This record gives sequence, structure tokens and C-alpha cells, in this order.
Amino acid sequence: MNPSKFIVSVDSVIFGYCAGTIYTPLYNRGRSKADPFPGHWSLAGGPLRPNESLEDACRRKLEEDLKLKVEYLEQLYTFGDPKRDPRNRSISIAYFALIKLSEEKIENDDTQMKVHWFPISQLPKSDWAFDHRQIVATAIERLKAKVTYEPIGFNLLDTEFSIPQLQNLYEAILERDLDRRNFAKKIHSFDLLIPTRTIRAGRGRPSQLYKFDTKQYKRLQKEGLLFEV
Amino acid sequence: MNPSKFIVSVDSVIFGYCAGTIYTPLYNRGRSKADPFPGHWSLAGGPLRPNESLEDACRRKLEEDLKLKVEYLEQLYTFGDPKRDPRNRSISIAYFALIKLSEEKIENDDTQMKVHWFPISQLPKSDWAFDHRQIVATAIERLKAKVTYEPIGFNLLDTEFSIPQLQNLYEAILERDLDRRNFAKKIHSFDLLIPTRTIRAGRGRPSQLYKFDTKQYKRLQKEGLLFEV
DNA sequence: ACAAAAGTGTTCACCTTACACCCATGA
DNA sequence: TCATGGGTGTAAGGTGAACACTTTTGT
Repeated sequence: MNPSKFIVSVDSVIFGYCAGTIYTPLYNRGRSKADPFPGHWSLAGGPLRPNESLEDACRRKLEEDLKLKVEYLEQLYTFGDPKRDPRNRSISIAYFALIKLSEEKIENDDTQMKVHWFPISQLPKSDWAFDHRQIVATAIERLKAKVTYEPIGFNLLDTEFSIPQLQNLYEAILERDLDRRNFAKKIHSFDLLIPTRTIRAGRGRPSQLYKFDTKQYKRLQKEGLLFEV
Repeated sequence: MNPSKFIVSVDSVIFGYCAGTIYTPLYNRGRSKADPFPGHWSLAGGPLRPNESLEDACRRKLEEDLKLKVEYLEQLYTFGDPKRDPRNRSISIAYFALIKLSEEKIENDDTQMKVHWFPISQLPKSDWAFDHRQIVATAIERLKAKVTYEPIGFNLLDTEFSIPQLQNLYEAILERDLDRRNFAKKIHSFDLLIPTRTIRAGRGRPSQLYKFDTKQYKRLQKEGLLFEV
């Protein structure tokens, strides 16, 4: 008795940060009759190829469809409910991606590719394809949880960033205000930021820029550092 | 262009607790020539059926092969490396299961079914089938991490248990000693144990037995309880 | 009465939290 | 010189770690 075979896809939930808001892109599906969810919102993703790894498939799709360079990619969860695709049984391995996002990206995608970048607090209330709403919800949960105990937030910011910028990012993700002084103290206590000596002018006092010390982090991680915001 | 189809399996890493030790069962594969890993150790698992959910497939396999009633089941990770099965491309969705284990189980399985229950600190050093060693390693990591922030340990104990028994379980999982007084204080602070009035005699003073208050936990969970050992 | 195991209480150090002040720039 | 935003310090409260004593049983 040979085992059954299944359609296997990868789908990615992508998060980008811009001007105080976390965005995620969704495709507006075409209106073709063949589509089980015409005009509905769906994730970036597609069928796995016979000889590529799951992660390679994700990166390929994100590169092909959205011209995105992914900073961080991790497996989220596998969705395999027999009824998730009305046409045929399919398994979707969902991934969770973080990118550095620019304003142009948010706007251009909108017109050219039927892609719309939604603030995660203003996602569509209905018209989701498949179980993609649930996948996005799972990803947002993961983002909120993980950002508090692993330094993944840096992947959403420019290589150089200030402490207040970092704080704004955390506030956007966690959806609550943080105390400036305590936040800075905490971040500095990990000793994972390298001052880049650069100073950038804004309105008030210029802020010190830093870059994240990846090597140092990996070193400390082995010794059991606990990063916790 | 039709999407490719893949063999999809579920594999479960099962944990049971008995007399101060965490055990996990492994199959010793037959010596048939068809087997790519003759005589190697592998997990409980097998191909997914066309119309069953991933979780149902796990429960079915555990019931069929090990006659086990699972107390707790959660998805662990999906392994899909193109080279993980030398015969053909396959995707394995790994699950993580907790059961209530008895001494007879550990011994009987050994003789009858080519199943051997290994203490997780004394797993085979070699002769693992597929990527199952990595899957087990991932599961052990998950167990250690999760037990500290979610009350899953109770699924490994009898319905009625004492605080010292619970502590021994935690010490076995975390592989370090815990202070009796602080542990009891912590556990009681959650207010999730119902004394069953039963008293059990051992050597010294008899200990109070409790059962875990699942309903209360679900209630508190919604209000954002944080269980942390 | 003594050993063994269970149950409870107290102290101290540290970390988190709340909060106030000073500094450097643009307008 | 005033408003705006960035940077640092400090005191109070709560939590976790270390630790000692009492209780109840079997031998």
C-alpha cells in the first residue's frame, strides 16, 4: 500500500515596520472563475518544488513576487486541516518573515501588484482566502511573544538606529507604552549595541545611533544570556 | 502546470515520567532490505491519510502502535529537508505528546513490540533513522522551555499528586535541583491546585494530594495569568 | 527517640517601576 | 529663549534566592 501524496505549499506572513506602524502585505486575488476565493485576501506563498527546502521555497516566493530581501525567517506552524482548501487536500507550512520596509515599498506595491500593505491593527475584517486569517493571527501572536525574549526587532529597523526608534518599534509591536528611561536602561544592560558615533539631527537633541552586535549576541547566547524586554 | 505532490507523515515524540526519570519510546526498525535504516531507532509515526487532520493522524498512530492514550498533544515543527529520506522526498510534521506512564508499560513494550523506552538523558548515541535524532532534540528543548511557562507538567503525573512529586518531575525535566520551600510557595501562589483531602503514607510525614484545576486555569489564562516556574 | 520526609515562615539582595532633572538642538 | 526630543540617575516596592524550624510518620 503506497502512501497518499499531498499538495504542499509554503505561505509567509511578512512583517515590516515604518513610521510607528507594523505592516503586513496581502494579495488581492484575481476574479477568475477558477479561483475558490475570488477577490479575497491571501498570503505570499505557493507550492513547494520537488527539490527545494521549505525555507528556500519561502525565500524564492518572496523574491519572485515581492522583490523582498528577507532579514529574518522562521517556521511558524503547519496548517493541514482537510477542509482548508475547498478544491483539494493541501498542507501549508507557514513561515514568519521580518524585513526592512520603506515608504515607497508600501505605496508602490499597492498600485502595481495587487498587493496591499495593511497595518496589523487594521486588517480586513472579512474576505480572507483559505485559513489565512488564522495564519496571520498566529504570526502576530508569535511576533508579540518572541520580540520580548529574543532580539528579533532589529531586523525591522535600519542597520543604524537610535534607542528611541527602537522603543517606538517595541511600542508598536506590543501595543503599549514603555517608559523611556527604563527601556534605555534595559537595552543598555545587555551590552549588545555598538555606538556608530554618527549623530543624526531631528527636532530636539540629536540621538546616538547604534548597530546591533550580532557576533556578541551569539557569543552571549551560548552562555545563556536572557534577553527580555 | 500542476503542483508537485509529496509524501506527508506525522511523527510523534512522546514523553512519559516514571520514578524520577523522563522517558521517550523509540522503535527499533526491522532488518528488511527495503528499509533505508535497518535496525535504526525511529519515532512513532507514519503517513498521513487523505481525509484525516494532522492531529488525528498522530492520535491514530499512537493508539494503533503503542496503545497509548495521549494527555497532551501539540505540533512541534515540520521537517522537510529534501534529503531527509534517502528514498524519496517526504515532509514530516512532528508532534510533541505527553502521557501518563506506568512501570509495566516501560518493561512490556520492550519485549513485545521492538519498542524501547529511553531515559532522555541516555538516548542512543548513533543509529538514528532519518532526522529523528534532531526531532527528538527539538522536542526536548521544547519540553524544557514550555514546562517553565505553561502548566503542562501535570499531564505527566497521576490525576492526584503531591507537591514533592511535582517538584521531582520538574527537577527531572529541567535537570537541576529546586528549593523545596520556594517551589511550594510558587506553585501555591497560582491557586490552581485543589486538595483532594487524601493522605498517602510513605516513609516520613504523609503528603497532601492535589489535583490540577483545569477550569480555573482556563479562566485565569484569559485574564492573562502568567504561570512561571 | 530518632531518622526521614512534608509543611511553613523570614530575611536579604536584586530587579522592576515610577518618577525628575539636565542636555542639545531648531525655530 | 522656548519648545522639543534625547540622555541619565534615584528612591520605593515587589519578587526570587537562601535559609531554619516544626510536624508527622515508620522503625
